[in-house]
Amino acid sequence: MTEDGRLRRGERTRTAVLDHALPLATTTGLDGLSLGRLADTLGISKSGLFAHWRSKEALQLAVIDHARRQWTDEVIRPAMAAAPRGVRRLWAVHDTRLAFYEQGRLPGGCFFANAHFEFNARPGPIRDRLAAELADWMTFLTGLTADAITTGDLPPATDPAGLAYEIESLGVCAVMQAPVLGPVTFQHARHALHERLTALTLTPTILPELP
Amino acid sequence: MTEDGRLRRGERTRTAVLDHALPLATTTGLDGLSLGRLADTLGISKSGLFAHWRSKEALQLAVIDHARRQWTDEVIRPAMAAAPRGVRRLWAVHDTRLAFYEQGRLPGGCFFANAHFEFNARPGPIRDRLAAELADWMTFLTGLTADAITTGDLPPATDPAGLAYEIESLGVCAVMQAPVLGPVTFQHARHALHERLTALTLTPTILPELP
DNA sequence: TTTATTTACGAACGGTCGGTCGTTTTGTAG
DNA sequence: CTACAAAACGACCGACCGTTCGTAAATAAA
Repeated sequence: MTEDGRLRRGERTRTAVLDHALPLATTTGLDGLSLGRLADTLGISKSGLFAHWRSKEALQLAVIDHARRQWTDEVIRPAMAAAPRGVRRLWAVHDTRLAFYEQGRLPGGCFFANAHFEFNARPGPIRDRLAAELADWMTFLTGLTADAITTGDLPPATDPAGLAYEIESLGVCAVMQAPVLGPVTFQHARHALHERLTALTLTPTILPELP
Repeated sequence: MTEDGRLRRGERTRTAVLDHALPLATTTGLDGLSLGRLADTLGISKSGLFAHWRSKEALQLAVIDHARRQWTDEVIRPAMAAAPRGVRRLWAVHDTRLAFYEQGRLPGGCFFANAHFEFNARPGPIRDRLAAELADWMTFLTGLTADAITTGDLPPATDPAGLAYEIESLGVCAVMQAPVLGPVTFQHARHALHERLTALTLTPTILPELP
């Protein structure tokens, strides 16, 4: 019996399954994810997956949680560590996010963006979960912006939710266009926010130079 | 024999088929489009579709062309008619685009955005066609921005491709978030570009007041 | 009216999908 | 070694997919 109760052979713990499922779901779509192919990739039988997740939908929800965890570990945490507060922290989040996709950390682009567009017109538990994730993310960005106002980096008249929307839109568009138009989209996304923040900033905040 | 060669019964011309296929493809995904369901919607048999399009892929490509035509008629042309040149034309394109989705002209959001995210990781003819459409669209937006520099509305130092990217990103993010976060996303998208353009504009260009 | 041709249809094909079940294998305890 | 329970598997199910084909109906030509 392994520490998580069921899976025994080799390295096939629950998290190992999700580690293999996430890139698959990112490339083929969260709904296009085939349990047969996933089982083949893991070298186990398809019915084994049903022993641990009762249905495909339950596994899909678990994949969402897994993606959220990876996003927290590889993007949010490093960005928060890069800058303590204010506008520089806003920039760090934007830049770390772009770097995550620029270096092709996940094949197929952004898991959350893909899943959002896939389920935007399909009500159900998955859509609800994705909606909650998006709301959380926008609240997080808005909070960062509000903090940059508190520190005096941004003018008090700044609309936190509005600026958060701008940051999000630049990032989303970059991961959408990059596979088609190439790395120049990342340059656009970086340059646009850099220009916007330096124009807004009240204090002489030093943002890193852009190449 | 009807004017377009094959389909005869009722209103089932080629364009009628595509008229029904476009909203279906927008909600279920361009690849998730089921020829069986489409045939049922039209009241014809599934095999009839294969008499006019040799394969599903050919029909999908036709749907892309149809969406492009509708986009041209319902967004680009009205926007171009609303303002002759310069920054006001830029604003007209952005605003007309948002209005198109705000009033739910197509269920399921933006056909092109959905299809892009769906095929970003799937090389093939459909991906190539979508890529060409996106490149055309960005070239179009860049041209509008360059014209606004020519008219003297924008400073000569403005990067046309960069500003085009900003406009596009605001629009894409709006159609992505609207089904989840509601109409407030359209307000954000409008307010952000309004603020950006008025800040950039050299001439006293009168953009419409925002509510 | 008879003939020839086009057009739509129903049935069926092979394939993949999510999901279920009985059996065999594996690990552990006595 | 034996006995027992957990766990992994192969086979199978019904549904849906895109696609093909033989045939019947509708049209046009004679």
